[in-house]
Amino acid sequence: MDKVVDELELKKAGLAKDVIGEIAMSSDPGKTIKKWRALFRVSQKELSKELGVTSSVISDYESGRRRSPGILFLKKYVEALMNIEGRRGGEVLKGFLHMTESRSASSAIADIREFEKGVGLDEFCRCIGAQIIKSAEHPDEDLYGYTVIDSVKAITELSFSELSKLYGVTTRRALIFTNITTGKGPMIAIKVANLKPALVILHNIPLSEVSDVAKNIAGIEGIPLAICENVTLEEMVEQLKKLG
Amino acid sequence: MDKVVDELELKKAGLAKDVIGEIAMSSDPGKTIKKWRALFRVSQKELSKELGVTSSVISDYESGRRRSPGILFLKKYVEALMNIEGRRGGEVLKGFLHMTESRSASSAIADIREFEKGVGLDEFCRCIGAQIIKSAEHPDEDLYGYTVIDSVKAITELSFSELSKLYGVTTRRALIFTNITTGKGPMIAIKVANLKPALVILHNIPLSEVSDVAKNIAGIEGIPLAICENVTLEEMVEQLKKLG
DNA sequence: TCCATACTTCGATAATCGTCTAACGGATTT
DNA sequence: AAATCCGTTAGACGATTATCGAAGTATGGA
Repeated sequence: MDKVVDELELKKAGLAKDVIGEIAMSSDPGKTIKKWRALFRVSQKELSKELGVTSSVISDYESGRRRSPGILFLKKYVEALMNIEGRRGGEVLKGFLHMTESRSASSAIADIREFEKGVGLDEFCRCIGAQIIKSAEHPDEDLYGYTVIDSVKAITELSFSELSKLYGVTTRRALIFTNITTGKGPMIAIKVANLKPALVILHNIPLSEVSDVAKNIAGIEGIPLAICENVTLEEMVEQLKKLG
Repeated sequence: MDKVVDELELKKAGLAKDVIGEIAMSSDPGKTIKKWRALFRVSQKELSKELGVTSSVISDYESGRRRSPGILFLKKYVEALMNIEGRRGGEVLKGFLHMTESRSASSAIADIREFEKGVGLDEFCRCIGAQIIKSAEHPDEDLYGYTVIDSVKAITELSFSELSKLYGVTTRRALIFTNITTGKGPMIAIKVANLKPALVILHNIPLSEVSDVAKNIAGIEGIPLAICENVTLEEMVEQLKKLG
């Protein structure tokens, strides 16, 4: 139950991101603000009541008299639209959220997240108890996200061009491969797809089993490599939530 | 050549949307602003020079002393980051833009766009010379975008769940089907996928050829239906650019 | 015509922004 | 150690902008 609510909230936040981004980059932000209010079929008065401001505030933003609404206002604005419409049955909201279903990652991606602030490479490894076996060229550069990949599913399900989905927003991230035997496959995939992650972690493999080919690729490409033993996938994902 | 530049600018604008949306919805906008500057490896000083403000302005936003940056500032902020880094070779920028390649629509979608403001149903039809053959329940409600679909490719390439990709941001849009014979296929697809577009246009088909099944589905589902004759796909796409 | 609803305009006041100045902490140099 | 540089942060002040509230227009019923 909790999880369903969380997913819904995540989707709503995702929609809000898109809306605010569109407003910000619009050539006429006021018109775009108005557009979204109209799409949710909410009146200025109803909205202003929900926001705790006068309706003239809404009007001023929509007319362009106030040219640069702050992000705190916009956040409240979009959330108020979704809340009002949601209370009335949420038909419009459902229409938007329905689309995001198909956006969900391929099942080969077990987890993917962006950090709000940079996380040090050492801090990242410490968090999940990973041990670095091939160190970085620039150990001081921060990470800004991670992707956990089931390497078997990735091979069977992802097309070559789809490999770039492993990169979320930024390439300065850790790629964590699970369900591996020697780590050779994932490192070859990284090489042929010309990916340059900031860190590669091989999950649940003893040091003695790590393929020499994997180590060599890491060395040549200058990609730091680490292994993470004696931690289940679930535990690791849980730990990673604490970062960033 | 022009087209390449346009596509690049579109991608950059898309990235800017994502960045601004992430900043706006972040629990700590200052940290997120800082994160993006760090990702582009630009100093406060360099950035402030590009923006024509003092570096303390940047500092204030990042520290959170100024809690709600306006969209005009954020737009300039993100564009400045991309410009500075782009001038230095744009390695980071290329990394981000590379990912957006795979986001491009399936080849079944010939064109897709969102309007910045609502467009009346009649205005839309007039723009491309379409003739309404099944009128709307609510003719006064505006459209907020359109999708042009090659119906043959849609059937061969799109999976059932992917049909929702036809809907861009909003469902209050026109779906324009090209490469059709009677319009029966597209309307059945709409019915089984439970889509409710605000308008369906059948491209390049005479009224006498329109299938009765198509008309009936439109009637039962309450979807306005129109046909668009004697206009090439290219001309239509060109005309549609003038809207919204 | 009157009334209700939805939205717009605009002046007075409160809040925020942008600049300048000064200071801080960490590196590097002397 | 002291001096210096660099990127960043904090205080104070005038300039700008946001908010409210009241009065206005526009539209569409009873």
